[in-house]
Amino acid sequence: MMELVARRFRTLGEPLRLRILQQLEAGEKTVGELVDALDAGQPNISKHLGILYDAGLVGRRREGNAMIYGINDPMVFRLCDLVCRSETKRSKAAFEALNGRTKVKR
Amino acid sequence: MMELVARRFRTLGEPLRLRILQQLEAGEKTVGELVDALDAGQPNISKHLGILYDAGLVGRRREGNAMIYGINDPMVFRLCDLVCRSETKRSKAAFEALNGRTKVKR
DNA sequence: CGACTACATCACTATATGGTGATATAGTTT
DNA sequence: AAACTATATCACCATATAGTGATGTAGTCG
Repeated sequence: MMELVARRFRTLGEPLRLRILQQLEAGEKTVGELVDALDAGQPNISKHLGILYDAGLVGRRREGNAMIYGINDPMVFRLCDLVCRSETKRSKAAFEALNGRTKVKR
Repeated sequence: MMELVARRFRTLGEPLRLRILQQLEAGEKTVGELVDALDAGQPNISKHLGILYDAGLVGRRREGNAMIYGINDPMVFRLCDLVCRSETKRSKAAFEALNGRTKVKR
Protein backbone atom coordinates (compact mmCIF):
# COMPACT_ATOMS: atom_id res chain seq x y z
CA MET A 1 0.00 0.00 0.00
CA MET A 2 2.68 2.45 1.06
CA GLU A 3 4.56 1.12 -1.93
CA LEU A 4 1.85 2.43 -4.27
CA VAL A 5 1.79 5.86 -2.69
CA ALA A 6 5.58 6.02 -2.71
CA ARG A 7 5.63 5.12 -6.38
CA ARG A 8 3.25 7.96 -7.06
CA PHE A 9 5.47 10.41 -5.23
CA ARG A 10 8.53 9.14 -7.05
CA THR A 11 6.77 9.72 -10.36
CA LEU A 12 6.52 13.37 -9.38
CA GLY A 13 10.03 13.46 -7.98
CA GLU A 14 11.69 14.35 -11.25
CA PRO A 15 12.08 17.98 -12.38
CA LEU A 16 11.65 17.25 -16.07
CA ARG A 17 8.40 15.39 -15.44
CA LEU A 18 7.10 18.28 -13.37
CA ARG A 19 8.01 20.66 -16.17
CA ILE A 20 6.17 18.46 -18.64
CA LEU A 21 3.08 18.56 -16.44
CA GLN A 22 3.45 22.29 -16.11
CA GLN A 23 3.53 22.62 -19.89
CA LEU A 24 0.46 20.45 -20.23
CA GLU A 25 -1.41 22.48 -17.65
CA ALA A 26 -1.61 25.24 -20.27
CA GLY A 27 -3.19 22.80 -22.72
CA GLU A 28 -2.56 19.69 -24.76
CA LYS A 29 0.73 19.40 -26.58
CA THR A 30 2.44 17.03 -29.00
CA VAL A 31 5.68 15.33 -28.14
CA GLY A 32 7.52 17.57 -30.56
CA GLU A 33 6.13 20.71 -28.97
CA LEU A 34 7.25 19.50 -25.57
CA VAL A 35 10.69 18.68 -26.91
CA ASP A 36 10.99 22.22 -28.24
CA ALA A 37 9.52 23.89 -25.17
CA LEU A 38 11.62 21.98 -22.68
CA ASP A 39 14.82 21.79 -24.66
CA ALA A 40 15.34 18.11 -24.02
CA GLY A 41 16.03 15.03 -26.11
CA GLN A 42 13.06 13.42 -27.84
CA PRO A 43 13.71 9.90 -26.51
CA ASN A 44 13.99 11.36 -23.04
CA ILE A 45 10.70 13.24 -23.31
CA SER A 46 9.00 10.16 -24.73
CA LYS A 47 10.30 8.04 -21.89
CA HIS A 48 9.05 10.46 -19.27
CA LEU A 49 5.71 10.80 -21.03
CA GLY A 50 5.46 7.03 -20.95
CA ILE A 51 6.05 7.03 -17.21
CA LEU A 52 3.45 9.75 -16.67
CA TYR A 53 1.04 7.85 -18.88
CA ASP A 54 1.56 4.57 -17.05
CA ALA A 55 0.96 6.44 -13.80
CA GLY A 56 -2.35 7.68 -15.21
CA LEU A 57 -1.35 11.31 -14.81
CA VAL A 58 -1.56 12.16 -18.49
CA GLY A 59 -3.70 10.92 -21.35
CA ARG A 60 -2.88 10.77 -25.04
CA ARG A 61 -4.45 10.40 -28.42
CA ARG A 62 -3.16 10.10 -31.93
CA GLU A 63 -3.81 12.79 -34.50
CA GLY A 64 -2.23 12.13 -37.85
CA ASN A 65 1.18 10.86 -36.98
CA ALA A 66 1.49 13.08 -33.96
CA MET A 67 0.75 12.04 -30.41
CA ILE A 68 -1.09 14.59 -28.34
CA TYR A 69 -0.68 14.49 -24.59
CA GLY A 70 -2.81 16.15 -21.97
CA ILE A 71 -3.41 16.20 -18.23
CA ASN A 72 -5.52 13.32 -17.01
CA ASP A 73 -5.44 13.79 -13.25
CA PRO A 74 -5.48 17.43 -12.09
CA MET A 75 -4.66 16.25 -8.59
CA VAL A 76 -0.98 16.82 -9.37
CA PHE A 77 -1.44 20.57 -9.31
CA ARG A 78 -3.04 20.47 -5.90
CA LEU A 79 -0.10 18.40 -4.73
CA CYS A 80 2.37 20.91 -6.13
CA ASP A 81 0.47 23.74 -4.49
CA LEU A 82 0.72 22.07 -1.12
CA VAL A 83 4.41 21.39 -1.53
CA CYS A 84 5.13 24.91 -2.73
CA ARG A 85 3.26 26.45 0.18
CA SER A 86 5.13 24.24 2.61
CA GLU A 87 8.43 24.99 0.93
CA THR A 88 7.80 28.71 1.12
CA LYS A 89 6.94 28.50 4.78
CA ARG A 90 10.08 26.48 5.41
CA SER A 91 12.33 28.93 3.58
CA LYS A 92 10.81 31.83 5.46
CA ALA A 93 11.31 30.09 8.79
CA ALA A 94 14.91 29.27 7.92
CA PHE A 95 15.53 32.87 6.96
CA GLU A 96 14.07 34.24 10.16
CA ALA A 97 15.93 31.74 12.28
CA LEU A 98 19.12 32.85 10.62
CA ASN A 99 18.33 36.50 11.27
CA GLY A 100 17.52 35.74 14.85
CA ARG A 101 20.76 33.89 15.51
CA THR A 102 23.17 36.09 13.57
CA LYS A 103 24.62 39.15 15.20
CA VAL A 104 23.62 42.05 13.00
CA LYS A 105 25.52 45.34 12.96
CA ARG A 106 23.30 48.24 13.74
CA MET B 1 12.35 25.83 -8.55
CA MET B 2 10.90 22.65 -9.99
CA GLU B 3 14.04 21.05 -8.64
CA LEU B 4 13.01 21.94 -5.08
CA VAL B 5 9.50 20.59 -5.48
CA ALA B 6 10.82 17.45 -7.13
CA ARG B 7 13.24 16.91 -4.27
CA ARG B 8 10.35 17.15 -1.85
CA PHE B 9 8.37 14.54 -3.75
CA ARG B 10 11.39 12.27 -3.93
CA THR B 11 11.75 12.50 -0.17
CA LEU B 12 8.26 11.04 0.08
CA GLY B 13 8.90 8.53 -2.69
CA GLU B 14 10.28 5.85 -0.42
CA PRO B 15 8.02 3.32 1.31
CA LEU B 16 10.10 3.08 4.45
CA ARG B 17 10.09 6.84 4.91
CA LEU B 18 6.31 6.91 4.50
CA ARG B 19 6.00 4.16 7.07
CA ILE B 20 8.19 6.14 9.45
CA LEU B 21 5.95 9.17 9.01
CA GLN B 22 2.92 6.98 9.53
CA GLN B 23 4.38 5.72 12.79
CA LEU B 24 5.13 9.26 13.92
CA GLU B 25 1.61 10.37 13.10
CA ALA B 26 0.48 8.38 16.14
CA GLY B 27 2.95 10.28 18.30
CA GLU B 28 6.63 10.86 18.96
CA LYS B 29 8.92 7.87 18.95
CA THR B 30 12.56 7.08 19.59
CA VAL B 31 14.80 5.61 16.94
CA GLY B 32 14.77 2.28 18.73
CA GLU B 33 10.99 2.19 18.84
CA LEU B 34 10.87 2.85 15.11
CA VAL B 35 13.43 0.13 14.47
CA ASP B 36 11.28 -2.32 16.40
CA ALA B 37 7.99 -1.19 14.89
CA LEU B 38 9.21 -1.19 11.31
CA ASP B 39 11.46 -4.22 11.49
CA ALA B 40 14.36 -2.52 9.75
CA GLY B 41 18.07 -2.02 10.43
CA GLN B 42 19.01 0.73 12.85
CA PRO B 43 21.50 2.45 10.49
CA ASN B 44 18.87 2.41 7.79
CA ILE B 45 16.23 3.98 10.00
CA SER B 46 18.71 6.58 11.20
CA LYS B 47 19.64 7.46 7.64
CA HIS B 48 16.02 7.89 6.60
CA LEU B 49 15.27 9.92 9.71
CA GLY B 50 18.19 12.14 8.78
CA ILE B 51 16.73 12.67 5.32
CA LEU B 52 13.30 13.47 6.75
CA TYR B 53 14.91 15.82 9.23
CA ASP B 54 16.93 17.64 6.58
CA ALA B 55 13.73 18.00 4.57
CA GLY B 56 12.09 19.63 7.59
CA LEU B 57 9.38 17.01 7.74
CA VAL B 58 10.27 15.74 11.19
CA GLY B 59 11.75 17.35 14.28
CA ARG B 60 13.84 15.76 17.01
CA ARG B 61 15.07 16.31 20.52
CA ARG B 62 17.38 14.48 22.83
CA GLU B 63 16.10 12.90 26.01
CA GLY B 64 18.72 11.07 28.01
CA ASN B 65 20.66 9.22 25.39
CA ALA B 66 17.63 8.62 23.25
CA MET B 67 16.61 10.72 20.27
CA ILE B 68 12.90 11.41 20.01
CA TYR B 69 11.46 12.14 16.60
CA GLY B 70 8.13 13.71 15.77
CA ILE B 71 6.18 15.17 12.87
CA ASN B 72 7.15 18.71 12.05
CA ASP B 73 5.11 19.40 8.92
CA PRO B 74 1.63 17.82 8.89
CA MET B 75 1.32 18.70 5.22
CA VAL B 76 2.61 15.24 4.38
CA PHE B 77 -0.61 13.66 5.54
CA ARG B 78 -2.68 15.91 3.33
CA LEU B 79 -0.42 14.95 0.44
CA CYS B 80 -0.90 11.26 1.18
CA ASP B 81 -4.66 11.74 1.41
CA LEU B 82 -4.72 13.31 -2.02
CA VAL B 83 -2.60 10.58 -3.52
CA CYS B 84 -4.62 7.83 -1.90
CA ARG B 85 -7.89 9.28 -3.11
CA SER B 86 -6.51 9.60 -6.61
CA GLU B 87 -5.10 6.09 -6.48
CA THR B 88 -8.43 4.71 -5.36
CA LYS B 89 -10.26 6.49 -8.14
CA ARG B 90 -7.75 5.18 -10.63
CA SER B 91 -8.04 1.59 -9.45
CA LYS B 92 -11.81 1.80 -9.55
CA ALA B 93 -11.76 3.20 -13.09
CA ALA B 94 -9.37 0.47 -14.20
CA PHE B 95 -11.62 -2.15 -12.70
CA GLU B 96 -14.74 -0.82 -14.35
CA ALA B 97 -13.00 -0.46 -17.69
CA LEU B 98 -11.98 -4.09 -17.42
CA ASN B 99 -15.52 -5.16 -16.59
CA GLY B 100 -16.91 -3.14 -19.46
CA ARG B 101 -14.54 -4.63 -22.01
CA THR B 102 -14.58 -8.23 -20.86
CA LYS B 103 -17.33 -10.56 -22.04
CA VAL B 104 -19.00 -11.86 -18.93
CA LYS B 105 -20.93 -15.12 -18.88
CA ARG B 106 -24.46 -14.71 -17.62
C1' DC C 1 37.37 6.15 34.79
C1' DG C 2 35.42 1.95 32.26
C1' DA C 3 31.33 -0.48 30.69
C1' DC C 4 27.04 0.07 28.68
C1' DT C 5 23.15 2.06 25.74
C1' DA C 6 21.27 4.60 21.95
C1' DC C 7 22.12 6.69 17.95
C1' DA C 8 24.88 8.59 13.95
C1' DT C 9 28.16 8.02 10.44
C1' DC C 10 31.27 5.56 7.33
C1' DA C 11 32.41 2.36 3.66
C1' DC C 12 30.72 -0.59 0.58
C1' DT C 13 27.60 -3.20 -2.60
C1' DA C 14 23.54 -3.77 -5.30
C1' DT C 15 19.92 -1.83 -7.72
C1' DA C 16 17.17 1.70 -9.94
C1' DT C 17 16.87 5.36 -12.94
C1' DG C 18 17.92 9.45 -16.07
C1' DG C 19 20.16 10.77 -20.39
C1' DT C 20 21.36 9.65 -25.19
C1' DG C 21 22.51 7.73 -29.82
C1' DA C 22 20.77 4.21 -32.76
C1' DT C 23 16.92 1.94 -34.42
C1' DA C 24 12.09 0.36 -34.87
C1' DT C 25 7.25 1.59 -35.75
C1' DA C 26 3.05 4.10 -37.28
C1' DG C 27 1.20 7.34 -40.21
C1' DT C 28 1.45 10.58 -44.25
C1' DT C 29 2.64 12.10 -48.84
C1' DT C 30 3.97 11.64 -53.49
C1' DA D 1 5.91 1.37 -52.76
C1' DA D 2 9.49 4.72 -51.49
C1' DA D 3 10.52 8.69 -48.89
C1' DC D 4 9.42 11.41 -45.13
C1' DT D 5 7.71 12.78 -40.34
C1' DA D 6 6.64 11.92 -35.60
C1' DT D 7 7.06 9.03 -31.90
C1' DA D 8 8.41 4.84 -29.29
C1' DT D 9 11.75 1.59 -27.98
C1' DC D 10 16.41 -0.40 -27.39
C1' DA D 11 21.07 -0.61 -25.61
C1' DC D 12 24.18 1.46 -23.05
C1' DC D 13 26.53 4.40 -19.65
C1' DA D 14 26.65 7.31 -15.62
C1' DT D 15 24.82 8.53 -11.39
C1' DA D 16 21.91 8.33 -7.29
C1' DT D 17 20.30 5.87 -3.59
C1' DA D 18 18.67 1.97 -0.39
C1' DG D 19 20.48 -1.53 2.60
C1' DT D 20 24.10 -3.23 5.78
C1' DG D 21 28.16 -4.35 8.71
C1' DA D 22 31.69 -1.91 11.10
C1' DT D 23 32.87 1.95 13.64
C1' DG D 24 32.41 6.58 15.88
C1' DT D 25 30.07 9.50 19.35
C1' DA D 26 27.08 11.26 23.07
C1' DG D 27 24.99 10.22 27.23
C1' DT D 28 24.20 7.16 31.44
C1' DC D 29 25.45 4.15 35.23
C1' DG D 30 28.44 1.76 38.31
